[in-house]
Amino acid sequence: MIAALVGDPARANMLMALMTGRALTASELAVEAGITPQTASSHLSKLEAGGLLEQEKQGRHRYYRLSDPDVAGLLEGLEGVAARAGHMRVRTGPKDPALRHARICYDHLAGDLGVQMLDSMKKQRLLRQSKQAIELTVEGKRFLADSLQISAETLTHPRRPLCKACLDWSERRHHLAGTLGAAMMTRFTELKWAARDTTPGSRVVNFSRTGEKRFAALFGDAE
Amino acid sequence: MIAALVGDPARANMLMALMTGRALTASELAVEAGITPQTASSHLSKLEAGGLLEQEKQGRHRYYRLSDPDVAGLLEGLEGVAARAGHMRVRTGPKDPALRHARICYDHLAGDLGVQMLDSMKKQRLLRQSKQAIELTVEGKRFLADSLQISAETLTHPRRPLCKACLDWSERRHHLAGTLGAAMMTRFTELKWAARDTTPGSRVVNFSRTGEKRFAALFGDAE
DNA sequence: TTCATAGTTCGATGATAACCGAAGCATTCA
DNA sequence: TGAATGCTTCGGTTATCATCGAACTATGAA
Repeated sequence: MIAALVGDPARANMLMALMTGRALTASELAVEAGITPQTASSHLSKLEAGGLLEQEKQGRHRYYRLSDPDVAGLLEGLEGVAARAGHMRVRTGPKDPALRHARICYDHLAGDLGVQMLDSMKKQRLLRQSKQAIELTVEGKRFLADSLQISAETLTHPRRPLCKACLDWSERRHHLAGTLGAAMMTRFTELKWAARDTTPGSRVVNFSRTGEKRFAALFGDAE
Repeated sequence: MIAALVGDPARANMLMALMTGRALTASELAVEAGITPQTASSHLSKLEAGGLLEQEKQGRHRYYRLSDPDVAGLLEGLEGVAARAGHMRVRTGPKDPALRHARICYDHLAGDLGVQMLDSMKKQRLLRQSKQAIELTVEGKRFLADSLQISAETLTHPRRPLCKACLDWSERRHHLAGTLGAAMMTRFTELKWAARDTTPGSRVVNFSRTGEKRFAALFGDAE
């Protein structure tokens, strides 16, 4: 059973350490999980047999990575439900500072900057949040058109909402999802403000010097 | 830890029984899981404490249901990964015939009819599938415009693919997801061919008499 | 070769938790 | 009332499995 594999705390810690998308060696993972190499070895072979991990031998090292983006999605979903139920994990979120700062969550911006963006947009009255639902204000529409050349009208989708609050893995607060969240992220990359990290499987988003400046001008906390 | 809750076989069986969206009593769930009522009671309180289930008292019965559509989504995702890794579950898919026949998977059609539709569309060369990816052919575009008044051009989305193969929970074969899958499902409801079941939380899709006939005319296996 | 490092396998131990029988509440019906 | 049903709580038993020490294999370096 897959869920049972993820259920063990030691294994869960290993999987979380791999959520960065990077591959880690068996001993690194043992340290992450706080267990001896023997125990780690046993866990890793189980996870591999379960299809959650794949292995790459290199010299005397064995690198493990999540076998599939779907697995990462599953883990993030699991975290989401856990957080909502008040079951905060002991180790909350990624340690990699780059990943905490800005990363992709499905197709929109997450991490420190993602949370900051939603906060700022609410403060500027571009968005209005009531409980779960978020709606775009008239000022918000104008802002998007003027500052980012995004026309809100083109973002309607039969099922997917325009705006949605998505619980941030590292920050434990909401960031902006929905078609608008996705559209803004694509705009940032088009404008060359930001780019997804090139290492395959990585979810890190790197902002350029000027990109971060422009972003801060729009969504900086000193508003 | 949430995953550990789902990891236990007895609890997993209960959760799967609740995937229909209907609420079941504690003793019904005990039978589903093949355990005594005492044990079931213990499991159920754990699941409730974990936020996966919610309870409704009614007379001397206690009805349990999945607390959230997200939970159902999580379970379906878990099943998907398990199936891909060759870890077929003992109890595969729903027993409810209506649910096997046609249901909602996120926002598109799943179940017997969903699988049948994708098969037929490939047979008619409306879609071409190579491994994971599915693409719409020229004939496919014409077909959608002529028969369902769907313009493929309007369905482009920055991140979400037009067509995507989604592993069917009950059938263990692919059905059509992506923006096209979603658009077709909305069209079916608009045309009053089908409607989601009215009981809250249910994922069953009911086809009308004429709806099923029209559907079969387009995607029937006798082609 | 020899030594060191990375990782695995084996065996024993210990803790967790699933399980059920028995008894106890609570609700409904007669 | 009392009896029946649905469900929970309690206690004790049992099995599973995570854990680690020790010994073993494999790769790389001296």
